[in-house]
Amino acid sequence: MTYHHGNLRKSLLDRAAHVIAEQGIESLSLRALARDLGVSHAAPARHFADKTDLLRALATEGNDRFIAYVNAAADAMGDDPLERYAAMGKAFIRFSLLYPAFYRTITHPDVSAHADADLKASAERRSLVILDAARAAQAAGWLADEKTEDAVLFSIATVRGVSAMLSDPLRQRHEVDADDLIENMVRLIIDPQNPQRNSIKNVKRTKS
Amino acid sequence: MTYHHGNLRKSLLDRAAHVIAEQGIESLSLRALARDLGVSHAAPARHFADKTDLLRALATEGNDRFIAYVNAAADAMGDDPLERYAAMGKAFIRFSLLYPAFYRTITHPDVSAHADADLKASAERRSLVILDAARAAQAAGWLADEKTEDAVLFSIATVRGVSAMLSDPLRQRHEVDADDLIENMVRLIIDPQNPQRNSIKNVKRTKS
DNA sequence: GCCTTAAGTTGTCATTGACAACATTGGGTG
DNA sequence: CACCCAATGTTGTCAATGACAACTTAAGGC
Repeated sequence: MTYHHGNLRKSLLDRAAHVIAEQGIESLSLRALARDLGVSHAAPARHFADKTDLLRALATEGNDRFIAYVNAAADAMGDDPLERYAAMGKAFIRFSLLYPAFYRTITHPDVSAHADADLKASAERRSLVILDAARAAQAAGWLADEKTEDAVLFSIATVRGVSAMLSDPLRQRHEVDADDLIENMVRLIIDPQNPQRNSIKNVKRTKS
Repeated sequence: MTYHHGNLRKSLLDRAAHVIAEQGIESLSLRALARDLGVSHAAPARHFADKTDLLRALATEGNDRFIAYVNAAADAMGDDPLERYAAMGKAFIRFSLLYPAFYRTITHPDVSAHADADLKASAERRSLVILDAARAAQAAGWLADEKTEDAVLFSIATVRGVSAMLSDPLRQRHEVDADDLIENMVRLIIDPQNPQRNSIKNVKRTKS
C-alpha cells in the first residue's frame, strides 16, 4: 500500500464513468468513489474542487471522445457528403448507447449549466464538426432550401431524441434490432439513396 | 396558524414544480420544501414516502397535463390529420418550454426508472395519444411507407430533441424567435402544405 | 541530501433523506 | 353528543454526503 495512489485523477474519472453507466449520475458520490479506490474521503478534493468539477472534466473528455468517434465513422464512409453525414448521425446514436456515462454527462443540464471555459470549448468543437459536415451535405442537396442552422438543429435534435428514447427505461419494450432502428431513423433525416426526398425544392421541381 | 396545513400535498407539488423550474430537479430538497411551506421537516413524509415518490406524482400529473395540452392544440386545428399532427408536434415543444418542471420530471431517467403503476399508465396514455394521431397522419399520406412505429419514434424523437436543445444552457445563443424555430422544425417532420415531401413512395412516383 | 510542494489523511460541520415516537385534530360512530 | 381513532403534523435522531480546515507523507528538482 503506497501512500500516494499514483494516478488518482484518472482512476476517479474511470470509476465515475463506470458508476454513472451502472446507476446514473444522481447516484454518484465522491465518498463512495474514494472508498472504491481505497483512498480517504477527502482525497478526491485534491483533483476536483467539487462534484460538479469532476462531472465537468468527464463531460470535456466525453466531448473529445465523441468527436473522435463520429469523425472516425465519417472517414470510414468515404467522401460522399450525404453518406458521411448519415454515418455521423448513426455514430451519434451509437456513441450514446456505447458510452452512456459520457453521453449522459455531456447532455446533463446541471453540468452544462456550470460549464467552465474548457467544457465550453469542447462543446464548441463538437458543434463545429457537425456544422461543417451539414454544410457539405447541404451543398450536395440535402435540405438545400433550409437555413443551415435549421437543418443542423433538426438533425441533431432527432438523433438526440432517438438516443434519449433508446435509453428511456419506460420505453424499453423495443426488442427491435437497434441497428435497424438507427438505420431507419437516420434515413428519415437524410437518405443518400434518395437525395430528392430531402429537399422541398427538388420535390416541387419534379412536379412542375 | 393551524396545526394542520389543510392542503399540504398539493402545496408540496406546486412548490416542487416551482423549485424545479427555477433550479432544476437536482436542487429539490424535501426539507427546503417543508421550510418554504412553514411546516416541519418530516411533514412531507405523510404524503410522499420519499423524494422519488413526490417526483413520481409530479410526473404523473405532468403526463395528464401534457395530454390535455396537446389534445387541445390538435382540436383547435380542426380535422385534417396532417395539420393535427403538426399542431401536436408544436404543442409538444411548447409544453416543454411552458412547463419545464413537468417536462423535465416526465423525461428524467431516474423518475422513469422508478415508475409505479400510475406513472406507467399515464405514460402509456400519453403514447397512445401520439400513436393514434400518427396513424391518422399516415393514412393521409405522411411517411406512408414507414412502419408506424418508426414514424412515431422519428417524430417524437425530433420534437423531444428540439425541446432538449432549446432548454440546453450551452445552446442558448439562439436569439431566434422560438415560434419560428418550432414552426420550421415541425415542418421538417410533417409539412401539411407539401404532403409529398413526406413520403418516399410519392417522390418516386413523381419521378417515373 | 534537502526541502518545497503536490498528494493524501484525519477531523469536523451543516445539510439532507429516512425513520421512529409522540402530539393534535376533525369526522364518523356508538 | 361525546368519544375515539385515523389522518396529519411535530420533535428527535441517525447515517450519508459534500465541503472545508489542519496536519502528514513522499517524490522530484535544486
